[in-house]
Amino acid sequence: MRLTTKGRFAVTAMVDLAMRHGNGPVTLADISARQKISLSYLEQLFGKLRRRGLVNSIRGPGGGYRLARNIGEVTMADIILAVDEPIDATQCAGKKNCLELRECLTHDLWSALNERIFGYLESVSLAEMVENQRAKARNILGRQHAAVAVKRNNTVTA
Amino acid sequence: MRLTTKGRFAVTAMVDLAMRHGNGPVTLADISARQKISLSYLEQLFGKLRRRGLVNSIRGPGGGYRLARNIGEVTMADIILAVDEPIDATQCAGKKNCLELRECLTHDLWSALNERIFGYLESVSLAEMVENQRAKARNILGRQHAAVAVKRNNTVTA
DNA sequence: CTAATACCCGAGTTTTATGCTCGGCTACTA
DNA sequence: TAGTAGCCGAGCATAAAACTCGGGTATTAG
Repeated sequence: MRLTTKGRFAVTAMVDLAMRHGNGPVTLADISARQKISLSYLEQLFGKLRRRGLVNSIRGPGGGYRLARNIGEVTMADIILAVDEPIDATQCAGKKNCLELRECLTHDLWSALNERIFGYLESVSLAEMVENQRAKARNILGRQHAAVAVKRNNTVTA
Repeated sequence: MRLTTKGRFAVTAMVDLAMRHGNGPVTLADISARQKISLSYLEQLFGKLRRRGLVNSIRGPGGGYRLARNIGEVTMADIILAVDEPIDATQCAGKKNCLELRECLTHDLWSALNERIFGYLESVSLAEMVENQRAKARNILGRQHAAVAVKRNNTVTA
């Protein structure tokens, strides 16, 4: 499990897509504008997401991307694995050139950690991300109704 | 929480040190030889570990490094935080320039993941690493007594 | 049928930072 | 007083990550 900004971007884009699920195809240009991610970079990412069967593409005018599965059936792990090649963090992964037994001094630790990370990312679906996001939006909207004073507080603490 | 080979090296070196705890100071040259980590690189790492109070240094001939605390009181998180600067994986960490509310589309996910990772690394102490290592060594030694056939199996699967 | 849209793709380029070296210094002990 | 071993900052090199570019190709609207 590798954790890079590539994976983060992919997740962000997929959540954006998921929030518009059911309203016809979404263009990368739109996602690019909303999430401030370079269009060509998005194209790269979505190429992989498509090849992994996470999204469908519709070409031509009025085209764009659509989720290939139900939002409850796509996990964060799916997305990250799709864009950030396999690679596991143990470095001596199954290779015999761990020096004698020594290299594996820490092997168990990293593979256990790996499992933890993967397990967590696998436990979160797009549906939850969308719901979480909607809840947040409601919250902020509520606060705006309640008091204008909030505007002064720019710092994001959540 | 950042996870790089720097952190891995630091952990490896600290486990090496912990396994010799109580036999006087250990030189970096020794650790370098055993763990195949460049001496100067180790010096850098141990500089940080010392400043964070994880090890004590003794200069001059017969000198070296010693654990500053009990092996049960040093966690993997301590070590990694010592060498891999603070930085948390959320990228928009407390900064207000998350675009509107959008940037935080994924903020919660990463900070939750961060906590998971940290929590795990904090739950593993040097003592456990040493014990795990000793157990493994016993295991392999046992197998060697039992059958020579093991020698043919170079692949490390554990 | 033509033009515009939007996906498709591989080959670059830029940037970053990790991992590591080098050189010289300081404290200590034998 | 010499040799050991830690101390430190500056600098380098390689690699990978992030991103760009310039071409395509399918599709649809007019």
